[in-house]
Order: sequence, then C-alpha cells, then structure tokens
Amino acid sequence: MTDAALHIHPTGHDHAACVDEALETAETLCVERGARLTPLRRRVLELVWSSHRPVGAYDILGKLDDGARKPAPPTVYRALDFLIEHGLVHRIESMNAYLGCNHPEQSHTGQFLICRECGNVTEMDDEDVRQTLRRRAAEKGFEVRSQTVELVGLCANCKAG
Amino acid sequence: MTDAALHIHPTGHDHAACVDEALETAETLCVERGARLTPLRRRVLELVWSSHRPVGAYDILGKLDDGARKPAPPTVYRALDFLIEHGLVHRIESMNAYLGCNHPEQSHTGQFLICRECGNVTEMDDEDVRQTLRRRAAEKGFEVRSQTVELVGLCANCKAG
DNA sequence: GTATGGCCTGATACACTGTATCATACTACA
DNA sequence: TGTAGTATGATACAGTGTATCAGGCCATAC
Repeated sequence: MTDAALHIHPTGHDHAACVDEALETAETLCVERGARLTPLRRRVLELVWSSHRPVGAYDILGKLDDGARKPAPPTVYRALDFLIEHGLVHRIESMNAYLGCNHPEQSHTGQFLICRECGNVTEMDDEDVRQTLRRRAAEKGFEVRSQTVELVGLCANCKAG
Repeated sequence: MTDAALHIHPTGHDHAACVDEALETAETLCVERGARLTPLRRRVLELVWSSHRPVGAYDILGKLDDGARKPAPPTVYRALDFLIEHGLVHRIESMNAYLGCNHPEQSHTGQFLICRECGNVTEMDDEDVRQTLRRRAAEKGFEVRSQTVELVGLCANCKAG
C-alpha cells in the first residue's frame, strides 16, 4: 500500500484508485510493447502519480531516498524519459514538472488545465482544439508536429469554493 | 547602427527594420504608460530582437559584457521581467528563452509557431484559437486566465526549401 | 538647494533543473 | 556460458533562475 492510499484526495475522490489504475495500465501497456517497466520506473511513475499536481524531478529524487542509497539526478531523468516516451507521463513545460497521464494508450500531447489555486492539473485531450490549432497554423504555411498547450486559471472546485 | 543592421535575415527580410520598428514602438509605448525604458532595458530589448529566434537569458548576459563591466544574472532577468510585463517580450516556456513581440500595444499571450529546422519563431495571435481554448475549457468547468500555446513544426520557408 | 523616498542597477551567493560521461550490473538470447 | 544490449550507479558539471543587501539615480516636496 502506498502513501497515497492513506488519505483521500482534496477533490474528494479515492486517489489510491487512480494510482492503482495508472500502474496497472502501465504494466499492461509495457507488456504489450515489450517495454520494461522496471521496479525503478514503476516507483517513479507511482511518485509522479502521488497527486494530481505536477511533480518536480528533484521532488521525486528526494522521495527515492530510502535511507540506504540516494539516487543521482540522471536516474530520475532517465526513468522520466522512458515514461514520457511511452506516454505514461507528460512534462508540463511552464512548470518544469511532470504529471501522470491517464490514457497513455495512444501517444499524444495533451492540453493541460492548471489551477492556480489548488495546483491540480487535469488533461483535456480535445480533438477540436488540436484541429483548430493545426488548421490555423497551416493557414500561415506552418506544419504542426507537436503541440504544447497549458492553460492557467481556476478549476471547477476552486471556482465553487 | 546595430549588428543586426549589418546583415539580411535568413528569410530574406531587412531585419534591421524589424529591430528599429520594435524599439520605436517600445519607446512610444513606454512614454504613453509612464514606464521607464532605461538604456539597459532598451539594450536588452535590442538583443532579444537580434533575430527571430528565441534568445536565452544567459546569451543576453554574455552580449551585455562590453569588456568593462560584466553584469550579473539578476540584471538581465529584471530587465526581461520589465519587458515581459509591458508585453514587449514573450517567454517561450518550452525553450526557456525569450522572443520580441511585434504588437505589444495590448497585453496578451500569443500562440507561437516554432520551426524545428531554422529555429525561427513566429507569433500567431489568433482569436479563434483563443476562443476555442477558452470555450472548451469552460465546458469542463475551468476558467482560463492565461494561455501558453507553443507549436513545434516546419515553417513555410523550411517546407519549401 | 537640499532632503527624502522610490525606483533602478550592482554584486554576491545560492537554489533549482538538467546533462555528459564513464563504470558497473543486469537481462535476454544465441 | 558467452555476448550484446539495456538499465542503473556515480561523479562532475552545465544551464536557468532567485534571494538579498548595498549603492546610485531621479523626481518631487519642502
């Protein structure tokens, strides 16, 4: 059982279920692809999923310190690279931080809604947005290969509260 | 006369004109607002405009070294903060770099088209995109306050060439 | 004309984020 | 087993950004 299982997430959901599902999905997906979700990578993924807030690489590094051996930065960055490559984790550019992805089946670059009150980030994978961006850029002669969309504002919970 | 005036920009335009116009616009705008475009800030703006590629803070720092005194990082970051606050410069999050804005009249966050071949970045200030993002987020209960949109791909020139 | 307060810059030190490189260990497969 | 490929450990360093204090400049008030 992980730390996350010990408490309920601020938004009221059972976050342990999020983590479990994410890890299970990752296992399945890596088996399918012949990719190796090693204990280290699994642990890093679990730490990224410790909340719905993006996590810094050095936060992960700190939490990997189990008293015995303290890993070095490349250890974390390599694990993150693997996870990102397989769509299991996204990098939030405007925060230099990392966020678990809950639908990694097809690789993608999502659109992120960053709440400036609670810090939670939700992924909005909107095809309309994607197409609009692609079309508008194309009208300027630009061929889009990858999209970074990060919106800061207020989430539904924080607006209500 | 600046360095930029000594050569023609890759895309074939007279880049010195870009720089001159940007600096002139900045002067006017700061006078209107009662903001102080000091020699240092003006110089930093000029260096940001040295090309249509985003420029790193430490590149600017290096070019500020006139042999006599070498400025320290905070000097550059403070100047950049001022310029960003007044919409004269944008920060490209995915590159940790800074780009001159050619229509700073009304403050805004633009959409950026980053060419992975030539490195040039053009700003696409598309209201349709802005509205689509705002609407789609609102449908998820999210109220957008600021947008970061950075698209990587191929510009018209590099596709043709 | 000087005094005062606010803004701008200088300067030192440090924090945070990420990478290059080489060595070691593990795994899968022949 | 042996071997090639992959994963991790470990050291060092590069790149990016900030906290903090001190000094300088300028406008306005008196």
